[in-house]
Amino acid sequence: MTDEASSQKDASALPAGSLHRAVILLNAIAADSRRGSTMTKLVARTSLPRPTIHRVLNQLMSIGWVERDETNGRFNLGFDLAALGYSAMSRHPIERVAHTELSQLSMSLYQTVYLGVRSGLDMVCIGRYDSGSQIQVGKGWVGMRGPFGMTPACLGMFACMPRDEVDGIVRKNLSRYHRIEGFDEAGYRRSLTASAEAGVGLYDNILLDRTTCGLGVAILDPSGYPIAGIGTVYINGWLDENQRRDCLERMQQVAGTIAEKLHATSA
Amino acid sequence: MTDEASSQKDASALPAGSLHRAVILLNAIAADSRRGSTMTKLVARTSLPRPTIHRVLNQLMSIGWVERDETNGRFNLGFDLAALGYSAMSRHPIERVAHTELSQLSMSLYQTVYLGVRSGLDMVCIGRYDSGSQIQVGKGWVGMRGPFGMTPACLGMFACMPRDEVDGIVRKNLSRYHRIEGFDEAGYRRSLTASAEAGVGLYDNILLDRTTCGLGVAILDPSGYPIAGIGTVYINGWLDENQRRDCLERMQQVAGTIAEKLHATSA
DNA sequence: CAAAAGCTGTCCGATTATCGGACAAAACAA
DNA sequence: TTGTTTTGTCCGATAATCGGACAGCTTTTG
Repeated sequence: MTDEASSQKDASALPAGSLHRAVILLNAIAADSRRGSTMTKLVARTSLPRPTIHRVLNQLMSIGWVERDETNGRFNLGFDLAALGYSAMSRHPIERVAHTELSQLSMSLYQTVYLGVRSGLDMVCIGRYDSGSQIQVGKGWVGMRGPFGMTPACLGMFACMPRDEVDGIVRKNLSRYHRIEGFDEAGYRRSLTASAEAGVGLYDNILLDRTTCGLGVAILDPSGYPIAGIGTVYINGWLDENQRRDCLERMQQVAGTIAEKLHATSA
Repeated sequence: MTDEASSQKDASALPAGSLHRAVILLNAIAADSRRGSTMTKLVARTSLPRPTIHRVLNQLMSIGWVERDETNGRFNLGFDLAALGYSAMSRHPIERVAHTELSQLSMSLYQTVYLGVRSGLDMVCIGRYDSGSQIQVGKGWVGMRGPFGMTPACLGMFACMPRDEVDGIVRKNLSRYHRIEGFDEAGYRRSLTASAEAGVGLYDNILLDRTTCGLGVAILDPSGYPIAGIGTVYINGWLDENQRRDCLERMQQVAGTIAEKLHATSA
């Protein structure tokens, strides 16, 4: 009851009007942005009545915020929503500011680097930077949306957030975590604790299939609250303890540089 | 009456519910994305009753789609809308696909190059590529939104659109054009005609203050309909007739390359 | 300083768009 | 063909929206 203090920014804050339904649907569609969503899937994911979904989707299509793939009838986020997003990005130019640094970081680490932000209970990947290496670990893409907390970048942000808030997010998302193949809750909580102590994200013991590890750090606003996360994934055993420490140090340095740039831009 | 045939994608297609108001407001705010909008300005721009605006803005703020600048009380597009935009962009990766080509084009032309798309009756700048040159002509920025038809890129797209559709857009936007300082309607229509004949955008005789000219070409989808426009601006007299033709040729070549890449990506 | 003007926040009854159960059509499978 | 699943539509009850009117607050003006 006290944990609702953290600004919630859910669609649940809205009265049950058309805008409310629209937001829920758009987020649900975004969670499937590469395949597109069938209507039945949206019913399952949102638990809204199907006629309502039908009606609202038609409205959203009429303004170009949602498009329908003619070939398979699936729904996707529309072009006009992307256009609106460009305008919104001009106020929140994290990716643009971070682009150069993260590209260089990726090159120098020989690892794929991700940039992610939090949106409510979701995480959204807003940048992916591939190293020159032939091997690319990880399967994220720009625009990918999923439950917040399941990537190294999220752990990096968690490590810089108040413990209460972390617990609140984890509790609300736990059922979504469990839908992920091979999720190991005990191991996840161990990683959370270890990350909180270290102040950086140590992604490990999370999926039962232990082939990859990850590291994450947060980009902080002037008040010390994380506004974005930088993450990277590597195959188990590729980095020894020293290399891992070195990698984290470099990531934190880059995060600091980006934070400074961001602050300078907005000021 | 027959010209409404072209898919309208306006908010006017919606019933007057909260979603309808929200779309109108978001577009209005986007039109001022660098300064932020005061509430009075939104009243003037949307001609919605102020209490309605107040209510809907509060709703939009509660989901993070709109933010309020604490220092001056102005409204801006919010972070979560940008996050949603990233997901939508993953389905419409024009900018990502075009980035390399347009950067190179800008370098080789020694001119600033813009990439824009149409969203309803608006144009949205989704890319700006500065040359190495010290002189940067033009004042557009990524995310800028304005009436469609007032930039070289728009003229390039107009030149590849059916005459009826062009006329419809121009007619509906004419009052917005006239609000622009120094707009010369007769000169504008001459440019429109010249562009239609040439098949490329020839931006000239548009503003009474004749210090700059512009060139534009369209990026076409497989059916030949423009999905984006490439534009550039230069100071009067910098290019002679031959240089201008050469510039246009290069731009069209780049547009073709981008179109192919886009087609390959979506297929 | 007082008054006026402008901007912003809130209330609440009438209106009206939404809501969603129920039915129908279409696509697909067996 | 028949059974099953997915999608499209109708329409009365309901509930959210709508927006005029009022009030607090800040800035400008005489």
